[in-house]
Amino acid sequence: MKHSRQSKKRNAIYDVLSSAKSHPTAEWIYEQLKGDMPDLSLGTVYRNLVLFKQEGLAVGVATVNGRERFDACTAPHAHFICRVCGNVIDLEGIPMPEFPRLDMEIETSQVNFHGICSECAPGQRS
Amino acid sequence: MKHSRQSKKRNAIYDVLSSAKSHPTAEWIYEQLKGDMPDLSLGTVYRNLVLFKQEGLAVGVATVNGRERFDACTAPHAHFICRVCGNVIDLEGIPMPEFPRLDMEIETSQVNFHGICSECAPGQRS
DNA sequence: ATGACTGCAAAGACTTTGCATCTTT
DNA sequence: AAAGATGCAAAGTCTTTGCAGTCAT
Repeated sequence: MKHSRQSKKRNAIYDVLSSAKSHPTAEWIYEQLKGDMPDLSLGTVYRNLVLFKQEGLAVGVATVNGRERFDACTAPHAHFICRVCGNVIDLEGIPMPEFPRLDMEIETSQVNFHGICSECAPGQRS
Repeated sequence: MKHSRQSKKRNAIYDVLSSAKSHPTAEWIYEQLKGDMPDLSLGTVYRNLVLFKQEGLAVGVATVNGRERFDACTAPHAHFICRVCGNVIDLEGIPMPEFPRLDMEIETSQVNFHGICSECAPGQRS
């Protein structure tokens, strides 16, 4: 089993992810960093996101319009996903279901509500 | 607004989807029908799945390894998703959370447990 | 030094779409 | 006939990967 190292890029990617409240895509993380690190490549962002998931530093909370959305907050919590703008919003105070006793080995749980956010709701934006 | 018609292919696609217990991918549905309908095209399956979702006849329950998984059972219910084989399994008797009162308009909810199914458990990987 | 990390670009995988033709209404 | 549905293949997106060079330990 290989041991992962520190690197400037890796740390920067994690910092952007963990300080984002947007449950970003790989591309979004890349865009945030590109200014400071012109030689960063999108492939590196993807590779590190895979690594973070393997190491338990991040999770994929949903796939919205074909793009995976990541979260460095791995504590299980519910999300709201707007089907119009695609925003993924943390919901506080929603109790997560207990893990039922099953033949399967449950590792994580996911609770997502889908709908239209207040910005996108009809009649809200004059 | 356009009115959708009946067609042999459309009905067949829906029949396969609604009688499947596997929460199939578009490709899987296509494979099931290809024998009987050699001229069916994968694009048609995709187009109809989009339509079914718009009409509320189907939902996408999850995206597993980059492939969307569909379900004609639109009543909200929980799923278990195996991270090894990718199978999506209906869970009975898991209470779905109530829709919280939010600024957002909630339309549907989704509860997914992730882990390793009993078939894949012996040969775990990390 | 060794093995991990990265940029770059190509390849892969899944899904959507344009256009001509066939079907349904 | 009009409007929708389909086949086919090309195009579009998102993601992964091979390789050679670079960096961390």
